[in-house]
Amino acid sequence: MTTPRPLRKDAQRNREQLVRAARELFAQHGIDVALEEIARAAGVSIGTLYNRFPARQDLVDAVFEDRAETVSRLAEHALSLDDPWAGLVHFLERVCELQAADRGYNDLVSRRVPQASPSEGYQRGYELMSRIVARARESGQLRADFTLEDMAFVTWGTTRTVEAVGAVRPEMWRRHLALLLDGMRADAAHPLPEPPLRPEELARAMGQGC
Amino acid sequence: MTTPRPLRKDAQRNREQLVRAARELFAQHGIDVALEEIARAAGVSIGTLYNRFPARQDLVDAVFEDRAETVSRLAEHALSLDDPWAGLVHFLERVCELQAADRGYNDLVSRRVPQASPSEGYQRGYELMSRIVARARESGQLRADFTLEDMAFVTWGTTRTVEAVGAVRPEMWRRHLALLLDGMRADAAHPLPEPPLRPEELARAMGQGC
DNA sequence: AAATAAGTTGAGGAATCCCTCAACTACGGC
DNA sequence: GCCGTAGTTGAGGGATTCCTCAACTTATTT
Repeated sequence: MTTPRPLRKDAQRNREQLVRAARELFAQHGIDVALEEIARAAGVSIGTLYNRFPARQDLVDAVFEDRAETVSRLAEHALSLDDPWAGLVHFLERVCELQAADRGYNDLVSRRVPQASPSEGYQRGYELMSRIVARARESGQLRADFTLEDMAFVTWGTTRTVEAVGAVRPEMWRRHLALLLDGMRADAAHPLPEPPLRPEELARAMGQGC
Repeated sequence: MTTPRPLRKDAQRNREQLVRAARELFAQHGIDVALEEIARAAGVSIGTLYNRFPARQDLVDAVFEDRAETVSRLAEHALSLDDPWAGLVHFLERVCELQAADRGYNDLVSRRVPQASPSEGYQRGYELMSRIVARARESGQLRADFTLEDMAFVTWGTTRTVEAVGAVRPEMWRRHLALLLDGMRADAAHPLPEPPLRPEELARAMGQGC
């Protein structure tokens, strides 16, 4: 473990400005904004940005640092609900709301996993999601052949819907989600044609990027 | 109507080579391949490409010229099946197969409508799709609140799944589609939270691109 | 086979974006 | 207040892609 010496006061402030600017521009224009634009919006030179965040991913990580925890909190709340199905639905709606409100987060989720190395935060999030799914399945409300990895379908689908018609109908993803949810109910289940994604396959696919 | 003078023989051959090369590169690397790369693959200079296809969209149109007709044929076949639900399912599976097999087509469908002006081919395709949906709805198999515009959810969803895990599990979209189909069945229907997209909204959203 | 029009070529200008680095500035310990 | 060092700056080199155009080549017509 190396000691992370504290930043100088001005450097600290610049860092905060950069993250703030990046958060706003990511949310507005997606995760591929030009870095120079972010530096400009932060009132700082491009050199400073590179000084603080050597790779683009470092900046992305900083901007979405708290998201893993947010998702974990949502998951915990979902688990606190009495009805397992209601918990699952509630969780998915909340996560999709996050994506719909932030184009950058939308890009992030649909393209690659934030940290390639399974950070604690995400580890924990996955564990909680796993419980949400298992609980809904065991209650007999979620179809028996639905796995944690199938949750990605929800994310991928609504994500694209937000991209496509978010400008004209920001809430349209709710309709898409509702259709999917109806297909996830146990009493709607017809045999699925393809085995579920194995965890390592999902990780590989997301690690590779789109 | 202006008379479209025929191309010189060599120009005609070059044009064909360009379309051939573009088709292959689009399918392999998506619709954003560098034009110079296409010219190189066609054994032709970049100037010739621009001579023949002044805008990128012109080349895209040429490559996917026949797709509208292909889709119409699929739709007709679907309508020729006795069971309306089977027709709908068969149609969606076939269209998704096209998308899964061709990254360029995938991009095209998920990003914008090929010709902004409603060409005859697409007009016809939409009309047939409309019949497929109506027929399945009236037979009582497709849920009553499902509209033609909702078909876009299928396309958007499976499209993203192909992008995300196509490399590692090329057929995974079938699972995604099957889940959606289970949600589209009349007996799975729970009230949907958002009114369907109006035709003009869909057109606007797709015309604008992503 | 000459003339003419049609078509081709590819270097290069313009626009972006990425990233570096040598010179400069200012914070903070003394 | 001085000074060492952490931090900042922004011009500029490198890539990539788009697109143009004046010089050149080739098909076609007569």
